[in-house]
Amino acid sequence: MGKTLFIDFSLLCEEIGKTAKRKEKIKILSDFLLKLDKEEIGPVLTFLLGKISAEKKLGIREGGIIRIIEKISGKRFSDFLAKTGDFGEAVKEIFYEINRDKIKPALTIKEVYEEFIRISEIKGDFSKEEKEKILTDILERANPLEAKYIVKSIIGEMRHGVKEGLLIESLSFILNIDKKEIERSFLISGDIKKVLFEGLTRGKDGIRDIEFKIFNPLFPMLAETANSIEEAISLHKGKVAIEYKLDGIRAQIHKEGEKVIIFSRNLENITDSFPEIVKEIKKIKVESIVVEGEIIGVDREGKPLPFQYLMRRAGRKRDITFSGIPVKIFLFDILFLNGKLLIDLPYCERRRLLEEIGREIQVVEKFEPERLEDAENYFEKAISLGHEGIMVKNISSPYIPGTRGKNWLKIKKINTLDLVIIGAEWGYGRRKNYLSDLYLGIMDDEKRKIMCVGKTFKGLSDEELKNLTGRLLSLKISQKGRTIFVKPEIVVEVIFDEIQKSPVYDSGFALRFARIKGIREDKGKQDINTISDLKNLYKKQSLLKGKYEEIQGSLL
DNA sequence: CTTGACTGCCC
DNA sequence: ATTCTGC
DNA sequence: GCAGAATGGGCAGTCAAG
Repeated sequence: MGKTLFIDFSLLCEEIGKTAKRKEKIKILSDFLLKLDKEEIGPVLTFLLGKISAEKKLGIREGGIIRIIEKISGKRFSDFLAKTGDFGEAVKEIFYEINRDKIKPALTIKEVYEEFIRISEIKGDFSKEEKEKILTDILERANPLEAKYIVKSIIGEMRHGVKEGLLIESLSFILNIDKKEIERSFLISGDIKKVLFEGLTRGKDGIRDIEFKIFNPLFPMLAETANSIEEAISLHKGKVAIEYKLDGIRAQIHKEGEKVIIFSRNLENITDSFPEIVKEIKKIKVESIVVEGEIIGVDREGKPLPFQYLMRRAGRKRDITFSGIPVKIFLFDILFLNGKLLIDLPYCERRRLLEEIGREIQVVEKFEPERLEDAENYFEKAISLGHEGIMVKNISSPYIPGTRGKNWLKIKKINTLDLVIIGAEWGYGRRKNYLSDLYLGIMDDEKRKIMCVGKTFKGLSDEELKNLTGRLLSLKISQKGRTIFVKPEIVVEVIFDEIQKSPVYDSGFALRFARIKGIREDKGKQDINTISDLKNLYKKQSLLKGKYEEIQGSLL
């Protein structure tokens, strides 16, 4: 079996994308899912969620696809991308222009999926050429609509409003069981394909049989941002525990016997990058355990290194331990112990268990404030020690995997600067008709020149961006591809978390998580902040953090 | 051997 | 990662 | 309030081309 055509999948996506109503999407999706053969469920979900690249590393994305499409068609891809504002839609239009609508759709889901697996397995010299050859062959057999969704599945830009949440609701509709039950299976297994497969092939029992298994990661619990410490504490009537928010890599660590696996926030296996942490975890003398913590870089004195430097260590395959960036882990939760899942226990009890097993390994400090003032002092202490901020946790909260909620609140130190817009890029998808991504400039007070400190698309509403587009176009000086450069006149107040050294921007710096707080109509470019302001802030920030330079010497 | 484009993955 | 938007 | 969409900086690795 396995005869579902790729064109039917493409038509499904088109139909789902047409409506914004969840109920309608669910109805359409459910009908389609019910018609699939067993072996098609996995591949269809992979395509539907646009997760091919995440699941099988293809090594082809936007760049390779543009090359292929241009070779097949002889057209300039950027022209069509500018017109449509959507990568897949651009491919579709190009395929119409070269009369690919004459092709009778015959590709099957199974076949396309198998070709993708082949692509993912090619490595080494000439691999790019070979990978692109296979994808070219598939696209040569595709009609415009098929090509659109083949490409969209690869780059993961589906834009049809279907993610895991909608799949869960669809399955709940099909099986007529509570959405919560399916959601739990998903969060505990971390595997949406498995949930849908079990549900569609075995029904309710299939869902209920899904249990947590060690070495299958579950989704990490997430925190919301609180506006103030006061708000965070009063929300839980003072019954909170505070921890430092360390700026590193979130790690979920599974151990059974001598076997240890470290998973990242996105459930990637990152064990090989951190051998010394594996060693640490092995010291815990229990049969089986799952703990969670933050891996940070530290200097000789144990001060936390800026995140940028930790990243020189993470993801590294060679010289892992000789890279000069020692790392440490600080645990903050325990999810599983000796065969028992602990996520339904309240925070305070999990914390107690963690401290018991954590005698030989570092656990992040916990502080229970009696008054607001204590909490505020603790926040200041966190910042002065070079941390990102604090986490305020409800002491009676269970661990709810994969969910962002108020049981965990994060508070970070933020900064603002007045900057000027010096350029902008046309948006994609829902923002295709206006300039969306803004280039931010700062005054170089020595050279009397404006330099770039990065880009942002966040903070303004779509409506405000729409209004801004006209103004920016009237200030246009030049253009390069999808980017325009403008006379520096519009001043914006920009919030950001941290200043980073930048290898790309001409100011030499970039703002981490920059977002616009508002347009300062009352200010002109003569009022914006200067590079000296920025350098002073950077210096202040660096004083609190660990020193990387010293260590670098011993490395090279 | 070096450089640059691209990809994948941290935040 | 953060922010905005439609349901 | 939730799920989804739009898009940031920057690191190492891989491969192709010079």
